[in-house]
Amino acid sequence: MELTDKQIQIIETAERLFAERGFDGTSVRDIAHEAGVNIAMISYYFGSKEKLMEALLEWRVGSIKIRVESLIQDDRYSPIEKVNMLIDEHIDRAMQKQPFHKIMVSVQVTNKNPAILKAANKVKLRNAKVIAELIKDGQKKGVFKKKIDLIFMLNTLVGTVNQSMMSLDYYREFNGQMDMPDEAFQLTIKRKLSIHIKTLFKAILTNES
Amino acid sequence: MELTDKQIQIIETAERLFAERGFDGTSVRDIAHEAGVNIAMISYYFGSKEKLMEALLEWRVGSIKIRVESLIQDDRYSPIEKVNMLIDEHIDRAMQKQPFHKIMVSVQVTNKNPAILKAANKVKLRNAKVIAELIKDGQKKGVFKKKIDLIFMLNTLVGTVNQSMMSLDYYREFNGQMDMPDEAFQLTIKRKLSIHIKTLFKAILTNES
Amino acid sequence: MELTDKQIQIIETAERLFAERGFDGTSVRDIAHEAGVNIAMISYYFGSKEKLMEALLEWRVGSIKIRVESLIQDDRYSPIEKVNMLIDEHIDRAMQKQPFHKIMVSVQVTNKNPAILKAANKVKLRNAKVIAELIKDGQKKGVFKKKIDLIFMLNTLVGTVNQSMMSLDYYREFNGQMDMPDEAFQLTIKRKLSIHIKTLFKAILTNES
Amino acid sequence: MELTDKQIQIIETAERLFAERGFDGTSVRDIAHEAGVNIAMISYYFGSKEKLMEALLEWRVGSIKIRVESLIQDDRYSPIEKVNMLIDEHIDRAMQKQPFHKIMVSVQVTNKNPAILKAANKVKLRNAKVIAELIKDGQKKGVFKKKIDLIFMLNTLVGTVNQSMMSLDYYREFNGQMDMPDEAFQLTIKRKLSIHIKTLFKAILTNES
DNA sequence: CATGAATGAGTCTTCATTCAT
DNA sequence: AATGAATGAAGACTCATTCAT
Repeated sequence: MELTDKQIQIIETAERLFAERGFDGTSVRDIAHEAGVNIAMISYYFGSKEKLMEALLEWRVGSIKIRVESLIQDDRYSPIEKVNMLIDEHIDRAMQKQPFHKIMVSVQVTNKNPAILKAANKVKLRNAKVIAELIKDGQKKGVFKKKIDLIFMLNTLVGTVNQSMMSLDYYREFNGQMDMPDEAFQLTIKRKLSIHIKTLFKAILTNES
Repeated sequence: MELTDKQIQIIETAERLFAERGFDGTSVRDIAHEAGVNIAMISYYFGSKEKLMEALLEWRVGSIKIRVESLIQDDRYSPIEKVNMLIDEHIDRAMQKQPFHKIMVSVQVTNKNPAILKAANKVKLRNAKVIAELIKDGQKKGVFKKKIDLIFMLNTLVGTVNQSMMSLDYYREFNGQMDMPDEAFQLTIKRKLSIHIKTLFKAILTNES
Repeated sequence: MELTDKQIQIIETAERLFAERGFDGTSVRDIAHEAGVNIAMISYYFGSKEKLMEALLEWRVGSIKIRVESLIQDDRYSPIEKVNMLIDEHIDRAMQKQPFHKIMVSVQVTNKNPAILKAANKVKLRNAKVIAELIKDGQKKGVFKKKIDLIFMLNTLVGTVNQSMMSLDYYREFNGQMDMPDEAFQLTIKRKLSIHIKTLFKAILTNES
Repeated sequence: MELTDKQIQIIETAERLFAERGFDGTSVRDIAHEAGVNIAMISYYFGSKEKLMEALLEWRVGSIKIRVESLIQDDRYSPIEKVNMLIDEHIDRAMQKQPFHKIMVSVQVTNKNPAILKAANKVKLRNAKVIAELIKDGQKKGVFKKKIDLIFMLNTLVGTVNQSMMSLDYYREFNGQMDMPDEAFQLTIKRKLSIHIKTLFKAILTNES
């Protein structure tokens, strides 16, 4: 599906507002107003508010899949290196596209719309399958444990990152870093998160005791 | 704040519906109807829909704090045992009160209402401080690492549990356990989650290499 | 179903406007405005615009059925007298409740809403059955023909009256009676229509050649 | 006014939809979509939705007038034969062009648009005048009654046919002819209607007692 | 000549809240 | 103390029409 500039403009505005206020908390009036377009354009372009949400998911998701798969298939890295890259990749993406990831959380917690939930699950399933391959490869090479619960592992990755992302302000306040510039703070967080999660994954994946 | 039976009835209905459909996706009409009370009662008792949400948070949170603090202060257990008990306590609570925890996620992801977000943060802060004591105690006794990022650790606990809770159906489908009875499935999940997170915490907290 | 004064007020306004402008040509805004009530009241009282239409039909129809049946069962009149009374009864009703009868025509010509059409047909069917009894009685007594197509007969009654009602202005203009007072004109029409249709029915029902 | 193929295509689609759903119940979008033309074409070709309706009336009416007048002026038939032919002609036309006749009923019942109503009345007036000549001729020849109300007579013709046309399904159900093929059913109806109305007209027009 | 894009006004309905009782 | 009736505001969406291309 090809998207015009105006459609992308609408989608990006919707993404921000859906993340900030939730789907039901955002009116098409608000979206249209902030995107600088006529209210009728949302229905005109996307059919409905729900279809707009679906278009938004598809648009963001479409760009993700290619990067993950190509990263996995690269033969220059060891399984453990690949896992680490995956972690960094996910953290980067989550921090950079915070609104989108917040929406993904919303979609899952409020499983009101089956179509949207299904779309979200499809993405998760595809990613899970790709990573399952990576795990198997590591197990075959003897560097990973034999018993690994893939879903829990991914839940820890996604859950920890999401939880951290959702409580950035809280973290700042708790550590007294209210004065640190945004960019510097985000860099710090990303670095710390990376180390933290890699430590966790090492414990889950490898036999080191 | 004293709550009458009817007020609790309303709050419990609201909790379920807010979790299922989100705050904005739930109408006062729905709550009143499902709680079997008059529509005007919500405003009459709580002032407004938002105030009802605040009352709901306060009500659930009030019962939590006592249990956590008393558990920590118990001298019969070692720091590592206490941490493990804390993990199980949290998993149990999250699985048992899923609606409430879903609401907590919603509140954090959609930081629309400052008053509500503030209330949620207060709880987190109090818990964090109590657990910080526990960590310090473990460090003093030499069983815990010196460098521990408390918030990330809690983010992993809360995030992993939430993410797992929000994707129970997905997990079921992925593992082909659609036919397992609900109760048995929940027990399995809780047990697996417990082992998983304890493994993670051991890696974060202790020096075992 | 009991109707409050305000509900009747709304229904009567709706009846007039639906007759004047058609169902789709009438907005709930218009109805509410002309009835002097809040816009939301239509949905509040009747659920929707369509339900309002159904309520309107039921309300008007409810008062009709009793009169027709009791008239038929009266033993003091001969079949031919009863038929004549039925004709006058119908003409009177149609002229007095013109808006309602116009709506009935609209409903039948634009069979968009199955529920409403069904309701209208139910009325017609019930009337047809009652009159069928009357015809049979006349045939048994030897005053009516043996071969009578009930539906066509009723179509002539209803169709002629409706067509006349719908073109009152045209009739006036054609006969140069633009200056006659409304009331006098209506009386003239009713009298002429009565003679006209009774002549028709005599030809259909009786053997007089 | 010359009409291109595309314009006729639009008009015919509009005719069908106006008949099925009413004028206000039909959107320009629907017409354009079902006619397979661009949405903007209706405004482009006809100026507006109302103008399209006027064009539709003019288009259909134009083809009618010639046939009626020529039939009347034919000297080979007696007045009574001419009346009978007129009845059959009208029945045929009504059954064949049901959509158009339904629209004519709609226009008259919902006299919202004066321009359209006026156009419809012009046709009726012209027909009435032609038939008035026929009646006078019959009266001069002594085969028709002296006192005949032309308008009521025409109202019976048009009203009976319209009412029958609008309730074809009801008639079918009432007489248990749901399984009869459409074409056969229409033929039966036309034949019965013809006999029915000719009986009526004989009673109105001639002295046979 | 024809049309895709765009729009302001309008549609019906639902919302949370208030108020008289 | 409790509630049924009522409402203004806002909800998402569709409308007929216009205009630049």
